[in-house]
Amino acid sequence: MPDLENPATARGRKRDPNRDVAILEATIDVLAEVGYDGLSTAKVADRAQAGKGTMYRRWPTKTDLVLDAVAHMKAQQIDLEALPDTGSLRGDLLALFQPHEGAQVDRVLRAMAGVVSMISQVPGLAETGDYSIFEPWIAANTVLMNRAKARGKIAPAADVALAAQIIPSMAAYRALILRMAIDRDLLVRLVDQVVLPALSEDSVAASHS
Amino acid sequence: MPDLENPATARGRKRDPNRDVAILEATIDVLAEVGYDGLSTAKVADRAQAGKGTMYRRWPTKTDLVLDAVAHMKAQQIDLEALPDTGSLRGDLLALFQPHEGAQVDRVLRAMAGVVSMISQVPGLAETGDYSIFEPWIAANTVLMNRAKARGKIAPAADVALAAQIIPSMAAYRALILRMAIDRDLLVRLVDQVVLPALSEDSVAASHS
DNA sequence: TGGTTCCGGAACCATGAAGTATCGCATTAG
DNA sequence: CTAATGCGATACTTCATGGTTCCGGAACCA
Repeated sequence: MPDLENPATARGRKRDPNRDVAILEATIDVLAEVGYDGLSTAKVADRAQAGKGTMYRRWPTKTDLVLDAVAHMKAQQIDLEALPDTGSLRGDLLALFQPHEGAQVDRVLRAMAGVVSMISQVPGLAETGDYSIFEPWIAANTVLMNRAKARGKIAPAADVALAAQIIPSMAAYRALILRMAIDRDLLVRLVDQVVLPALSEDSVAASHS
Repeated sequence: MPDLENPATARGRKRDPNRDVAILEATIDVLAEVGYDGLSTAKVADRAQAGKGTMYRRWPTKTDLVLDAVAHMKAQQIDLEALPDTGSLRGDLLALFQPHEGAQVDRVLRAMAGVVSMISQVPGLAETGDYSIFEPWIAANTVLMNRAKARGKIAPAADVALAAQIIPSMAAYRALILRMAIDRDLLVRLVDQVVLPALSEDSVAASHS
Protein backbone atom coordinates (compact mmCIF):
# COMPACT_ATOMS: atom_id res chain seq x y z
CA MET A 1 0.00 0.00 0.00
CA PRO A 2 1.29 3.49 -0.82
CA ASP A 3 1.79 5.48 2.32
CA LEU A 4 -0.10 8.69 2.76
CA GLU A 5 1.75 11.73 4.03
CA ASN A 6 0.42 13.55 7.05
CA PRO A 7 -1.98 16.10 5.48
CA ALA A 8 -0.98 18.75 8.02
CA THR A 9 2.59 18.77 6.73
CA ALA A 10 1.76 18.22 3.04
CA ARG A 11 2.88 21.16 0.99
CA GLY A 12 3.98 20.33 -2.54
CA ARG A 13 2.16 18.62 -5.39
CA LYS A 14 -0.17 15.86 -4.27
CA ARG A 15 0.08 12.29 -5.36
CA ASP A 16 -2.16 11.37 -8.23
CA PRO A 17 -4.29 8.36 -7.19
CA ASN A 18 -4.83 7.83 -10.87
CA ARG A 19 -1.21 6.75 -11.17
CA ASP A 20 -1.70 4.04 -8.57
CA VAL A 21 -4.34 2.16 -10.51
CA ALA A 22 -2.55 2.70 -13.81
CA ILE A 23 0.60 1.09 -12.41
CA LEU A 24 -1.37 -1.70 -10.77
CA GLU A 25 -3.25 -2.48 -13.96
CA ALA A 26 -0.04 -2.43 -15.98
CA THR A 27 1.49 -4.83 -13.47
CA ILE A 28 -1.36 -7.28 -14.00
CA ASP A 29 -0.96 -6.98 -17.75
CA VAL A 30 2.75 -7.66 -17.72
CA LEU A 31 2.32 -10.41 -15.15
CA ALA A 32 -0.21 -12.14 -17.39
CA GLU A 33 2.10 -11.85 -20.37
CA VAL A 34 5.51 -12.87 -19.09
CA GLY A 35 5.05 -14.13 -15.54
CA TYR A 36 6.59 -12.94 -12.31
CA ASP A 37 10.21 -13.53 -13.26
CA GLY A 38 9.79 -12.08 -16.71
CA LEU A 39 8.26 -8.99 -15.15
CA SER A 40 10.71 -6.11 -14.88
CA THR A 41 9.98 -2.78 -13.28
CA ALA A 42 11.05 -1.14 -16.51
CA LYS A 43 8.38 -2.98 -18.48
CA VAL A 44 5.69 -2.04 -15.99
CA ALA A 45 6.76 1.61 -15.96
CA ASP A 46 6.78 1.68 -19.74
CA ARG A 47 3.34 0.11 -19.97
CA ALA A 48 1.88 2.48 -17.39
CA GLN A 49 3.55 5.52 -18.90
CA ALA A 50 5.11 6.10 -15.51
CA GLY A 51 8.59 6.79 -14.23
CA LYS A 52 10.33 4.23 -12.10
CA GLY A 53 10.69 6.82 -9.36
CA THR A 54 6.90 7.12 -9.21
CA MET A 55 6.66 3.41 -8.68
CA TYR A 56 9.35 3.13 -6.06
CA ARG A 57 7.89 6.02 -4.14
CA ARG A 58 4.81 3.82 -3.62
CA TRP A 59 6.11 0.28 -3.43
CA PRO A 60 9.56 -0.28 -1.98
CA THR A 61 10.20 -3.46 -3.93
CA LYS A 62 9.03 -5.45 -6.89
CA THR A 63 7.48 -8.12 -4.65
CA ASP A 64 5.35 -5.55 -2.83
CA LEU A 65 4.14 -4.16 -6.11
CA VAL A 66 3.07 -7.52 -7.49
CA LEU A 67 1.42 -8.55 -4.23
CA ASP A 68 -0.57 -5.32 -4.16
CA ALA A 69 -1.50 -5.74 -7.80
CA VAL A 70 -2.85 -9.21 -7.12
CA ALA A 71 -4.85 -7.95 -4.17
CA HIS A 72 -6.22 -5.17 -6.38
CA MET A 73 -7.20 -7.74 -8.98
CA LYS A 74 -8.84 -9.96 -6.38
CA ALA A 75 -10.94 -7.09 -5.09
CA GLN A 76 -12.47 -6.62 -8.53
CA GLN A 77 -13.42 -10.22 -9.03
CA ILE A 78 -16.23 -11.50 -6.88
CA ASP A 79 -18.40 -9.49 -4.57
CA LEU A 80 -19.34 -11.77 -1.70
CA GLU A 81 -22.05 -9.28 -0.66
CA ALA A 82 -23.90 -9.45 -3.97
CA LEU A 83 -24.13 -13.11 -4.84
CA PRO A 84 -26.77 -14.24 -7.33
CA ASP A 85 -30.04 -15.64 -6.00
CA THR A 86 -31.96 -17.18 -8.86
CA GLY A 87 -33.99 -19.60 -6.77
CA SER A 88 -32.10 -22.73 -7.75
CA LEU A 89 -28.54 -23.74 -6.90
CA ARG A 90 -27.97 -24.61 -10.55
CA GLY A 91 -28.97 -21.13 -11.63
CA ASP A 92 -26.86 -19.54 -8.93
CA LEU A 93 -23.73 -21.45 -9.90
CA LEU A 94 -24.13 -20.62 -13.57
CA ALA A 95 -24.88 -16.98 -12.77
CA LEU A 96 -21.77 -16.70 -10.64
CA PHE A 97 -19.73 -17.23 -13.75
CA GLN A 98 -21.88 -15.12 -15.99
CA PRO A 99 -20.97 -11.45 -15.43
CA HIS A 100 -17.30 -11.73 -16.29
CA GLU A 101 -16.16 -11.04 -19.79
CA GLY A 102 -14.31 -13.89 -21.47
CA ALA A 103 -11.16 -11.94 -22.26
CA GLN A 104 -11.09 -10.52 -18.76
CA VAL A 105 -11.25 -13.98 -17.23
CA ASP A 106 -8.43 -15.10 -19.45
CA ARG A 107 -6.29 -12.17 -18.37
CA VAL A 108 -6.89 -12.87 -14.70
CA LEU A 109 -6.09 -16.56 -15.03
CA ARG A 110 -2.89 -15.86 -16.93
CA ALA A 111 -1.85 -13.45 -14.22
CA MET A 112 -2.55 -16.15 -11.68
CA ALA A 113 -0.24 -18.46 -13.62
CA GLY A 114 2.41 -15.80 -13.34
CA VAL A 115 2.02 -15.72 -9.59
CA VAL A 116 2.66 -19.45 -9.23
CA SER A 117 6.38 -19.03 -9.73
CA MET A 118 6.42 -16.28 -7.14
CA ILE A 119 5.19 -18.67 -4.45
CA SER A 120 8.39 -20.68 -4.39
CA GLN A 121 10.56 -17.57 -4.37
CA VAL A 122 8.93 -15.38 -1.76
CA PRO A 123 9.25 -17.11 1.59
CA GLY A 124 6.13 -17.29 3.70
CA LEU A 125 3.85 -16.59 0.79
CA ALA A 126 2.51 -20.11 0.45
CA GLU A 127 1.36 -20.07 4.07
CA THR A 128 -0.76 -16.95 3.89
CA GLY A 129 -2.49 -18.06 0.72
CA ASP A 130 -3.92 -14.62 0.16
CA TYR A 131 -2.50 -14.46 -3.34
CA SER A 132 -4.99 -16.88 -4.80
CA ILE A 133 -7.76 -15.74 -7.09
CA PHE A 134 -9.53 -19.02 -6.63
CA GLU A 135 -10.04 -18.71 -2.91
CA PRO A 136 -12.84 -16.09 -3.06
CA TRP A 137 -14.47 -18.14 -5.78
CA ILE A 138 -14.47 -21.18 -3.53
CA ALA A 139 -15.90 -19.03 -0.76
CA ALA A 140 -18.73 -17.90 -3.04
CA ASN A 141 -19.50 -21.48 -4.01
CA THR A 142 -19.57 -22.42 -0.35
CA VAL A 143 -22.06 -19.68 0.48
CA LEU A 144 -24.38 -20.66 -2.36
CA MET A 145 -24.28 -24.34 -1.44
CA ASN A 146 -24.85 -23.73 2.25
CA ARG A 147 -27.84 -21.60 1.37
CA ALA A 148 -29.25 -24.42 -0.77
CA LYS A 149 -28.67 -26.81 2.10
CA ALA A 150 -30.51 -24.50 4.51
CA ARG A 151 -33.42 -24.42 2.06
CA GLY A 152 -33.47 -28.20 1.98
CA LYS A 153 -32.58 -28.40 -1.69
CA ILE A 154 -29.55 -30.62 -1.22
CA ALA A 155 -28.59 -33.40 1.16
CA PRO A 156 -28.06 -32.22 4.75
CA ALA A 157 -24.92 -34.32 4.99
CA ALA A 158 -23.48 -33.14 1.67
CA ASP A 159 -19.76 -32.36 1.69
CA VAL A 160 -19.99 -28.70 0.73
CA ALA A 161 -16.33 -27.97 1.44
CA LEU A 162 -15.34 -30.55 -1.14
CA ALA A 163 -17.94 -29.72 -3.76
CA ALA A 164 -17.10 -26.02 -3.63
CA GLN A 165 -13.59 -26.79 -4.83
CA ILE A 166 -14.52 -28.76 -7.93
CA ILE A 167 -15.14 -25.97 -10.42
CA PRO A 168 -12.37 -23.65 -9.20
CA SER A 169 -9.81 -26.44 -9.23
CA MET A 170 -10.81 -27.39 -12.75
CA ALA A 171 -10.46 -23.74 -13.73
CA ALA A 172 -7.03 -23.66 -12.13
CA TYR A 173 -5.92 -26.78 -13.97
CA ARG A 174 -7.04 -25.44 -17.31
CA ALA A 175 -5.58 -22.00 -16.74
CA LEU A 176 -2.21 -23.03 -15.37
CA ILE A 177 -1.50 -26.20 -17.34
CA LEU A 178 -3.69 -26.14 -20.43
CA ARG A 179 -3.61 -22.34 -20.76
CA MET A 180 -7.30 -22.28 -21.60
CA ALA A 181 -10.22 -20.62 -19.89
CA ILE A 182 -13.37 -22.50 -18.94
CA ASP A 183 -16.10 -22.05 -21.53
CA ARG A 184 -19.78 -22.08 -20.81
CA ASP A 185 -20.37 -25.54 -22.22
CA LEU A 186 -17.81 -27.07 -19.88
CA LEU A 187 -19.26 -25.13 -16.97
CA VAL A 188 -22.75 -26.50 -17.63
CA ARG A 189 -21.42 -30.06 -17.85
CA LEU A 190 -19.54 -29.62 -14.59
CA VAL A 191 -22.57 -28.26 -12.75
CA ASP A 192 -25.06 -30.81 -14.06
CA GLN A 193 -22.95 -33.95 -14.18
CA VAL A 194 -20.51 -33.45 -11.34
CA VAL A 195 -21.32 -30.79 -8.76
CA LEU A 196 -25.06 -31.25 -8.39
CA PRO A 197 -24.90 -35.07 -8.33
CA ALA A 198 -22.21 -34.88 -5.65
CA LEU A 199 -24.60 -32.87 -3.47
CA SER A 200 -27.67 -34.99 -4.12
CA GLU A 201 -29.29 -37.16 -1.47
CA ASP A 202 -28.44 -40.59 -2.89
CA SER A 203 -24.79 -39.83 -3.64
CA VAL A 204 -24.18 -38.86 -0.06
CA ALA A 205 -26.09 -41.87 1.16
CA ALA A 206 -24.13 -44.17 -1.13
CA SER A 207 -20.81 -42.95 0.18
CA HIS A 208 -21.87 -43.75 3.73
CA SER A 209 -22.91 -47.32 3.01
CA MET B 1 18.56 -36.12 -25.11
CA PRO B 2 22.33 -36.57 -24.80
CA ASP B 3 23.82 -37.45 -28.16
CA LEU B 4 25.66 -40.69 -28.49
CA GLU B 5 28.96 -40.68 -30.34
CA ASN B 6 29.41 -43.05 -33.23
CA PRO B 7 30.82 -46.19 -31.52
CA ALA B 8 33.14 -46.84 -34.48
CA THR B 9 34.95 -43.56 -33.83
CA ALA B 10 34.87 -43.76 -30.01
CA ARG B 11 38.37 -43.83 -28.64
CA GLY B 12 38.89 -41.95 -25.40
CA ARG B 13 37.14 -42.24 -22.06
CA LYS B 14 33.49 -43.22 -22.35
CA ARG B 15 30.65 -41.17 -21.04
CA ASP B 16 29.35 -42.25 -17.69
CA PRO B 17 25.59 -42.89 -18.05
CA ASN B 18 25.46 -42.59 -14.32
CA ARG B 19 26.11 -38.87 -14.66
CA ASP B 20 23.04 -38.47 -16.88
CA VAL B 21 20.56 -39.66 -14.29
CA ALA B 22 22.38 -37.86 -11.48
CA ILE B 23 22.08 -34.57 -13.35
CA LEU B 24 18.47 -35.25 -14.30
CA GLU B 25 17.52 -36.07 -10.74
CA ALA B 26 19.32 -33.01 -9.43
CA THR B 27 17.43 -30.93 -11.98
CA ILE B 28 14.11 -32.22 -10.66
CA ASP B 29 15.20 -31.46 -7.11
CA VAL B 30 16.22 -27.90 -7.85
CA LEU B 31 13.14 -27.37 -10.00
CA ALA B 32 10.91 -28.47 -7.15
CA GLU B 33 12.68 -26.17 -4.73
CA VAL B 34 13.06 -22.90 -6.59
CA GLY B 35 11.12 -23.22 -9.84
CA TYR B 36 12.27 -22.85 -13.40
CA ASP B 37 13.51 -19.29 -13.16
CA GLY B 38 15.18 -19.84 -9.84
CA LEU B 39 16.99 -22.80 -11.33
CA SER B 40 20.54 -22.01 -12.37
CA THR B 41 22.87 -24.43 -14.07
CA ALA B 42 25.34 -23.77 -11.29
CA LYS B 43 22.88 -24.98 -8.66
CA VAL B 44 22.16 -28.14 -10.62
CA ALA B 45 25.82 -28.88 -11.20
CA ASP B 46 26.53 -28.35 -7.53
CA ARG B 47 23.70 -30.61 -6.45
CA ALA B 48 24.71 -33.34 -8.89
CA GLN B 49 28.38 -33.06 -8.00
CA ALA B 50 29.01 -32.45 -11.68
CA GLY B 51 30.91 -29.89 -13.68
CA LYS B 52 29.04 -27.51 -15.90
CA GLY B 53 31.04 -28.77 -18.85
CA THR B 54 29.65 -32.25 -18.24
CA MET B 55 26.16 -30.84 -18.42
CA TYR B 56 26.63 -28.74 -21.52
CA ARG B 57 28.22 -31.64 -23.32
CA ARG B 58 24.85 -33.37 -23.03
CA TRP B 59 22.25 -30.61 -23.15
CA PRO B 60 22.99 -27.52 -25.20
CA THR B 61 20.80 -25.24 -23.11
CA LYS B 62 18.99 -24.93 -19.83
CA THR B 63 15.61 -25.41 -21.47
CA ASP B 64 16.66 -28.71 -23.05
CA LEU B 65 17.90 -29.95 -19.73
CA VAL B 66 14.70 -29.14 -17.88
CA LEU B 67 12.52 -30.58 -20.63
CA ASP B 68 14.50 -33.81 -20.58
CA ALA B 69 14.34 -33.93 -16.81
CA VAL B 70 10.57 -33.59 -16.88
CA ALA B 71 10.30 -36.33 -19.50
CA HIS B 72 12.50 -38.49 -17.32
CA MET B 73 10.26 -37.81 -14.35
CA LYS B 74 7.12 -38.55 -16.35
CA ALA B 75 8.47 -41.90 -17.47
CA GLN B 76 8.75 -42.98 -13.85
CA GLN B 77 5.24 -42.04 -12.89
CA ILE B 78 2.47 -44.11 -14.34
CA ASP B 79 2.81 -47.23 -16.42
CA LEU B 80 -0.15 -47.30 -18.76
CA GLU B 81 0.61 -50.95 -19.57
CA ALA B 82 0.26 -52.11 -15.98
CA LEU B 83 -2.92 -50.50 -14.68
CA PRO B 84 -4.60 -51.97 -11.61
CA ASP B 85 -7.54 -54.32 -12.13
CA THR B 86 -9.21 -54.91 -8.81
CA GLY B 87 -12.64 -55.79 -10.17
CA SER B 88 -14.33 -52.52 -9.22
CA LEU B 89 -13.78 -49.06 -10.61
CA ARG B 90 -13.58 -47.73 -7.07
CA GLY B 91 -10.80 -50.13 -6.22
CA ASP B 92 -8.96 -49.34 -9.45
CA LEU B 93 -9.05 -45.59 -8.88
CA LEU B 94 -7.80 -45.91 -5.34
CA ALA B 95 -5.12 -48.39 -6.38
CA LEU B 96 -3.88 -46.06 -9.11
CA PHE B 97 -2.84 -43.65 -6.40
CA GLN B 98 -1.56 -46.27 -4.01
CA PRO B 99 1.96 -47.25 -5.13
CA HIS B 100 3.48 -43.80 -4.95
CA GLU B 101 5.17 -42.66 -1.79
CA GLY B 102 3.80 -39.48 -0.24
CA ALA B 103 7.08 -37.58 -0.26
CA GLN B 104 7.77 -38.64 -3.83
CA VAL B 105 4.39 -37.36 -4.98
CA ASP B 106 5.03 -34.08 -3.26
CA ARG B 107 8.38 -33.70 -4.98
CA VAL B 108 6.88 -34.41 -8.39
CA LEU B 109 4.03 -31.95 -7.89
CA ARG B 110 6.38 -29.21 -6.73
CA ALA B 111 8.51 -29.79 -9.79
CA MET B 112 5.39 -29.46 -11.88
CA ALA B 113 4.73 -26.13 -10.23
CA GLY B 114 8.20 -25.08 -11.28
CA VAL B 115 7.44 -25.95 -14.87
CA VAL B 116 4.38 -23.69 -14.99
CA SER B 117 6.46 -20.57 -15.36
CA MET B 118 8.40 -22.19 -18.16
CA ILE B 119 5.25 -22.53 -20.24
CA SER B 120 4.89 -18.81 -20.77
CA GLN B 121 8.57 -18.38 -21.58
CA VAL B 122 9.28 -21.20 -24.01
CA PRO B 123 7.22 -20.57 -27.15
CA GLY B 124 5.26 -23.50 -28.50
CA LEU B 125 5.45 -25.43 -25.26
CA ALA B 126 1.85 -24.89 -24.23
CA GLU B 127 0.62 -26.40 -27.49
CA THR B 128 2.45 -29.70 -27.26
CA GLY B 129 1.41 -30.26 -23.66
CA ASP B 130 3.94 -33.04 -23.25
CA TYR B 131 5.40 -31.36 -20.20
CA SER B 132 2.43 -32.14 -18.04
CA ILE B 133 2.59 -34.78 -15.35
CA PHE B 134 -1.17 -34.77 -15.14
CA GLU B 135 -1.84 -35.82 -18.71
CA PRO B 136 -0.79 -39.50 -18.27
CA TRP B 137 -2.78 -39.59 -15.09
CA ILE B 138 -5.88 -38.41 -16.94
CA ALA B 139 -5.18 -41.02 -19.59
CA ALA B 140 -5.02 -43.75 -16.96
CA ASN B 141 -8.31 -42.59 -15.46
CA THR B 142 -9.87 -42.65 -18.90
CA VAL B 143 -8.75 -46.21 -19.54
CA LEU B 144 -10.11 -47.43 -16.22
CA MET B 145 -13.44 -45.70 -16.70
CA ASN B 146 -13.87 -46.92 -20.26
CA ARG B 147 -13.19 -50.44 -19.06
CA ALA B 148 -15.87 -50.08 -16.39
CA LYS B 149 -18.25 -48.78 -19.01
CA ALA B 150 -17.53 -51.77 -21.26
CA ARG B 151 -18.29 -54.04 -18.34
CA GLY B 152 -21.60 -52.31 -17.81
CA LYS B 153 -20.66 -51.00 -14.39
CA ILE B 154 -21.33 -47.34 -15.16
CA ALA B 155 -23.79 -45.48 -17.35
CA PRO B 156 -23.20 -46.00 -21.08
CA ALA B 157 -23.69 -42.27 -21.69
CA ALA B 158 -21.36 -41.20 -18.87
CA ASP B 159 -19.02 -38.32 -19.70
CA VAL B 160 -15.74 -40.14 -19.14
CA ALA B 161 -13.61 -37.39 -20.63
CA LEU B 162 -14.92 -34.99 -18.02
CA ALA B 163 -14.86 -37.35 -15.05
CA ALA B 164 -11.27 -38.39 -15.77
CA GLN B 165 -10.14 -34.82 -15.19
CA ILE B 166 -11.69 -34.33 -11.77
CA ILE B 167 -9.04 -35.91 -9.56
CA PRO B 168 -6.00 -34.74 -11.55
CA SER B 169 -7.31 -31.18 -11.69
CA MET B 170 -7.88 -31.19 -7.96
CA ALA B 171 -4.35 -32.50 -7.51
CA ALA B 172 -3.05 -29.74 -9.74
CA TYR B 173 -4.92 -27.08 -7.80
CA ARG B 174 -3.60 -28.28 -4.50
CA ALA B 175 -0.05 -28.72 -5.75
CA LEU B 176 0.26 -25.44 -7.62
CA ILE B 177 -1.78 -23.10 -5.44
CA LEU B 178 -2.13 -24.66 -2.01
CA ARG B 179 1.28 -26.37 -2.11
CA MET B 180 -0.15 -29.51 -0.59
CA ALA B 181 -0.35 -33.04 -1.89
CA ILE B 182 -3.59 -35.00 -1.99
CA ASP B 183 -3.90 -37.28 1.01
CA ARG B 184 -5.71 -40.57 1.04
CA ASP B 185 -8.73 -39.26 2.93
CA LEU B 186 -9.37 -36.59 0.32
CA LEU B 187 -8.89 -39.11 -2.47
CA VAL B 188 -11.52 -41.42 -0.98
CA ARG B 189 -13.99 -38.57 -0.61
CA LEU B 190 -13.39 -37.51 -4.20
CA VAL B 191 -13.92 -41.01 -5.56
CA ASP B 192 -17.01 -41.83 -3.49
CA GLN B 193 -18.77 -38.48 -3.43
CA VAL B 194 -17.80 -36.93 -6.74
CA VAL B 195 -16.35 -39.19 -9.40
CA LEU B 196 -18.49 -42.29 -8.98
CA PRO B 197 -21.77 -40.33 -8.61
CA ALA B 198 -20.91 -38.41 -11.79
CA LEU B 199 -20.65 -41.68 -13.67
CA SER B 200 -23.74 -43.29 -12.21
CA GLU B 201 -26.88 -43.98 -14.21
CA ASP B 202 -29.22 -41.45 -12.61
CA SER B 203 -26.77 -38.55 -12.67
CA VAL B 204 -26.35 -38.85 -16.40
CA ALA B 205 -30.08 -39.24 -16.88
CA ALA B 206 -30.77 -36.16 -14.76
CA SER B 207 -28.47 -34.01 -16.82
CA HIS B 208 -30.31 -34.98 -19.98
CA SER B 209 -33.75 -34.10 -18.67
C1' DT C 1 52.72 -45.87 -24.04
C1' DG C 2 50.31 -42.14 -26.11
C1' DG C 3 46.60 -39.87 -27.98
C1' DT C 4 41.83 -38.98 -27.09
C1' DT C 5 37.79 -38.14 -24.61
C1' DC C 6 35.64 -37.77 -20.26
C1' DC C 7 35.41 -35.93 -15.51
C1' DG C 8 34.85 -32.13 -11.61
C1' DG C 9 36.03 -27.59 -10.73
C1' DA C 10 36.74 -22.89 -11.51
C1' DA C 11 37.55 -18.64 -14.03
C1' DC C 12 35.54 -15.64 -17.39
C1' DC C 13 32.34 -12.56 -19.85
C1' DA C 14 28.26 -10.39 -21.61
C1' DT C 15 23.57 -9.53 -20.51
C1' DG C 16 19.98 -7.85 -17.97
C1' DA C 17 17.39 -6.34 -14.14
C1' DA C 18 16.65 -4.11 -9.24
C1' DG C 19 17.03 -0.08 -7.16
C1' DT C 20 18.99 4.88 -6.85
C1' DA C 21 19.86 9.46 -8.32
C1' DT C 22 19.09 13.31 -11.11
C1' DC C 23 16.92 16.62 -14.41
C1' DG C 24 13.31 19.62 -15.99
C1' DC C 25 8.65 20.57 -15.50
C1' DA C 26 3.97 20.67 -13.05
C1' DT C 27 1.30 21.40 -9.01
C1' DT C 28 0.11 23.04 -4.54
C1' DA C 29 0.42 25.26 0.39
C1' DG C 30 1.71 29.27 2.77
C1' DC D 1 6.28 34.34 -5.17
C1' DT D 2 8.67 30.54 -3.09
C1' DA D 3 9.68 26.27 -1.21
C1' DA D 4 8.48 21.66 -1.33
C1' DT D 5 6.73 17.67 -3.42
C1' DG D 6 5.01 14.73 -7.41
C1' DC D 7 5.58 13.72 -12.17
C1' DG D 8 7.97 11.20 -16.56
C1' DA D 9 12.25 10.16 -18.27
C1' DT D 10 16.88 8.59 -18.30
C1' DA D 11 21.51 7.58 -16.77
C1' DC D 12 23.93 5.01 -13.45
C1' DT D 13 25.52 1.42 -10.00
C1' DT D 14 25.53 -3.03 -8.51
C1' DC D 15 24.87 -7.69 -8.70
C1' DA D 16 23.30 -12.31 -10.27
C1' DT D 17 23.73 -15.67 -13.73
C1' DG D 18 23.54 -18.13 -18.34
C1' DG D 19 26.60 -19.87 -21.26
C1' DT D 20 31.57 -20.74 -22.57
C1' DT D 21 36.15 -22.02 -21.94
C1' DC D 22 40.20 -23.81 -19.75
C1' DC D 23 42.64 -26.71 -16.45
C1' DG D 24 44.68 -30.97 -14.26
C1' DG D 25 43.61 -35.56 -13.76
C1' DA D 26 41.38 -40.06 -14.89
C1' DA D 27 39.72 -43.65 -17.98
C1' DC D 28 39.83 -45.89 -22.19
C1' DC D 29 41.43 -47.69 -26.92
C1' DA D 30 45.00 -48.97 -30.13
